Amino acid sequence: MSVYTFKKIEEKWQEIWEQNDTFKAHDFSCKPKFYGLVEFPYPSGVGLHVGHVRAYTSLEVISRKRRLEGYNVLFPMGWDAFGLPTENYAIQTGKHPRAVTDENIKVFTNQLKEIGYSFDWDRTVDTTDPNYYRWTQWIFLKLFEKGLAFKDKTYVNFCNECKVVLANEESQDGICDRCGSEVVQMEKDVWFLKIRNYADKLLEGIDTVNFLPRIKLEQENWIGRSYGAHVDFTIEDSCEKLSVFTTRPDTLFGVTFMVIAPEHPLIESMMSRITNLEEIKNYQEQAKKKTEFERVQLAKDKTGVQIKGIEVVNPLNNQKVSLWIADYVMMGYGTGAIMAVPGHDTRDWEFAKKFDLPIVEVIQGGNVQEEAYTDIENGILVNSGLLDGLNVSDAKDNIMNYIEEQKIGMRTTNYKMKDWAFNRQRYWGEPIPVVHCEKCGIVGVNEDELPIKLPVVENYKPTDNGESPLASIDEWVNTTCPTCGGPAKRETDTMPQWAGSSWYFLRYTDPHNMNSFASEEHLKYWMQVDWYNGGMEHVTRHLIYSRFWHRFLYDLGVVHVKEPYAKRTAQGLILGPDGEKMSKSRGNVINPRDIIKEYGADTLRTYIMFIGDYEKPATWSDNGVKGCKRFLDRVWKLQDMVTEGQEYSKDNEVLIHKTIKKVHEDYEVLKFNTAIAAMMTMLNEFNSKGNINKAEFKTFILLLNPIAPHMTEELWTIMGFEGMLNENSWPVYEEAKTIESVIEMAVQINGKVRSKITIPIDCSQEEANKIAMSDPNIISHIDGKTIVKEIYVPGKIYNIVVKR
RNA sequence: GCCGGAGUGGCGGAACUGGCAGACGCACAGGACUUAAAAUCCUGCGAUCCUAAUAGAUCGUAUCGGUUCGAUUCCGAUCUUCGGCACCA
Repeated sequence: MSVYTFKKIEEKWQEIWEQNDTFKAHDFSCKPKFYGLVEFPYPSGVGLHVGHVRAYTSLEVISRKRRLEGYNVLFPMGWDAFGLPTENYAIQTGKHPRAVTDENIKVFTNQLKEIGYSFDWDRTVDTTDPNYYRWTQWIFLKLFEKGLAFKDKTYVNFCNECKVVLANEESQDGICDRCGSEVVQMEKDVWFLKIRNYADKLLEGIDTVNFLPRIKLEQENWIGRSYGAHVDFTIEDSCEKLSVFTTRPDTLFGVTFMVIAPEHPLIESMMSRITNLEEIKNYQEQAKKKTEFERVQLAKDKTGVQIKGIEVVNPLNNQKVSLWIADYVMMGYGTGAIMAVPGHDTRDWEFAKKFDLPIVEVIQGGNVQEEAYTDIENGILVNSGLLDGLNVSDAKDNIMNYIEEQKIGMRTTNYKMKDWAFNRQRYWGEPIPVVHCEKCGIVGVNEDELPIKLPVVENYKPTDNGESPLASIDEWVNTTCPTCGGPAKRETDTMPQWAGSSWYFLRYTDPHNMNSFASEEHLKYWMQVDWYNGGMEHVTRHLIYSRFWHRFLYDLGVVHVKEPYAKRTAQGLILGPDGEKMSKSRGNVINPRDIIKEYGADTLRTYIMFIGDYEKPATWSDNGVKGCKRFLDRVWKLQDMVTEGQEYSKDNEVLIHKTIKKVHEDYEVLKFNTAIAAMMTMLNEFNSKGNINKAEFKTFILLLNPIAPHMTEELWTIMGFEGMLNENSWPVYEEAKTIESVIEMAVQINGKVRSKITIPIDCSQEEANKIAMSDPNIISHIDGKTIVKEIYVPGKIYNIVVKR
């Protein structure tokens, strides 16, 4: 009896696979292609964690299965290596970020290889490689040429700790996503990408692909499209207009005041007419000082100030209403101004109550003095002139036609999603490839100048004023304008971390191309990504950003499909043994290396796939790992029981076909836990029957191979099966042979199981009845009662309904 | 507040399309092997009642109610919990 020496076996097969190029993807092979993609990691100093293993093993299993099924598989890996942690670490230790990155990549590579992943290592990409970021910059230039990249002065979220401007989605709750410190508002000239221009395309695209429903939903909510109207209110004694966005134009007759955001330009332009300017300025100051967190989270209590000296006219009924400034209206959404309908909007209602403003009912159904009546289904319009008597949806339609006829407004679509703040004021990122010329303004560099390389410098510490450290490197900054040849300065902002990851999946198709980001032939052969797996946390950022870039490239005509990913799934988090999120400070981090050392990579892989529902969070259990090791030990021992046999034995036939079916189907829907359970059941059956032949064992190890590849390859060799396991094909089942010919059926009396009978699968009701009626327990339950009804579902249940 | 998901043994979790709830694993208990322990193997393992034991009975999938011959599964209400969004006009 041989011993399962996992370490030796794993090293042996990893070497064989590498030497044989076993997992190389073949461009233009005539086999059907499968492109499986997992999110490339940020190679941090702490190395791989078990979360990575869960994220990668799913498509690893699918990829290995696909190869056995005869596919030409592209399953690549790479490094999303620009970013702050590396840079911060470099600053701390005095090492160059390049050196730190290279070291980390080495560590990650070794760790991933130790697990035995079947990546094609010849296609690795590194976002910090100039040959890679050259094309990141190229795509940026295209965006810039098409007017989709622009620089604008706005208030931005600035993190004092990281010294960077944060995108909206990186500073939720007013807290820096990266370091957890508070975010302050700073006025800065920053780069934006007009992702809003793609909002509709991103929404439409999502219906053409197979994303998990919750992923789809989150993206839809994030984009937040809403249909409504712009309505122009006039300002009394002025030719200026105050434009508002509303989704409820049907309530126009209920407007009793107007509110603008503290930053609204109207204050500036109407300054001379405002009689309480000082009060307004004070309020603006206060609003500015508030962090986003205070403004949104704490101050649910409405504040505001009336702008005296200005009145606004409702274009529908010519009524004059007061104008207010309040921070519950955001400059960043719609027009930064609203028409307040306190009768039918909760926020406006609260504001009206607080400042004692009139509340008018225009939709019947509630009591607007008590609370805002926001129902849009049953209400009937009142006090609304031409709309009286209509229901809400008819009223909406009517009034929108009316305001468009009268040219006082128009139908409009609005989005919650903001343009993408696309910049970092740090060293370790892709330089934005434009120059600032006094004569020509902002000019993109010539394509043949790419890549604009990061200068090799000693000092790349961030500055406090939000300027990039690149700004102080004169010899790098000073250049000439590509248009006029005059003196110009380079842009010193770098790109955010999300840039490189927005197109990496395209580079994998043709990673060494020096003439384009990937050749047309390669793209046509490999794209779309057939299956993309990654974390839920990337749904509203990476996933949206990369879809945006890809769609842009499609519009440019350089990629041929609209959507990059045909299918997207997501794994659940792995929690520490204490049920809490793993973190250094909690000391509950499980290092995959330790598991590999003690139990082997195959056990690690098996356990992580067995731990629970793939899409839900799972708590780590050391005992669970041991259980999986035991399972593999028992599989290993099975070899001693194997007898000759070219075909499945009659005894095991149904079991095998049933298990093939179960495993085959469960792998495809990421139900690895039940697939493994089915294999455990099969193993238990073999053991209790005490017999398994070669044909059966062959099938068994083929099924297990995607999960535990090293051990199964070794067993294949030991058994003397032909060639190597990876050169063989996936087992098939026959549907007819997955069904037992004799089954045990429950017999119920009034829906309660009273007995079980053993009958042939195609047993008729009469025969079943005969057998059931000879059962003493059934007889005793029927005794003295009349049978009212009998339900017989062949193969499932036999229920007898009785009455006294 | 809004939008989604989830509540099943001591634990992780299974259960087709409404058809035997608890597969599989862990933990635990008993036994075998051992000088002993570990490892391994075998047996048991939702609760309560009844029985010498077998057999059997009642309850049981967050709570309450409904539909049905039959409900973890469908419907209504409630509670808890996790995730996302959040003064989005």
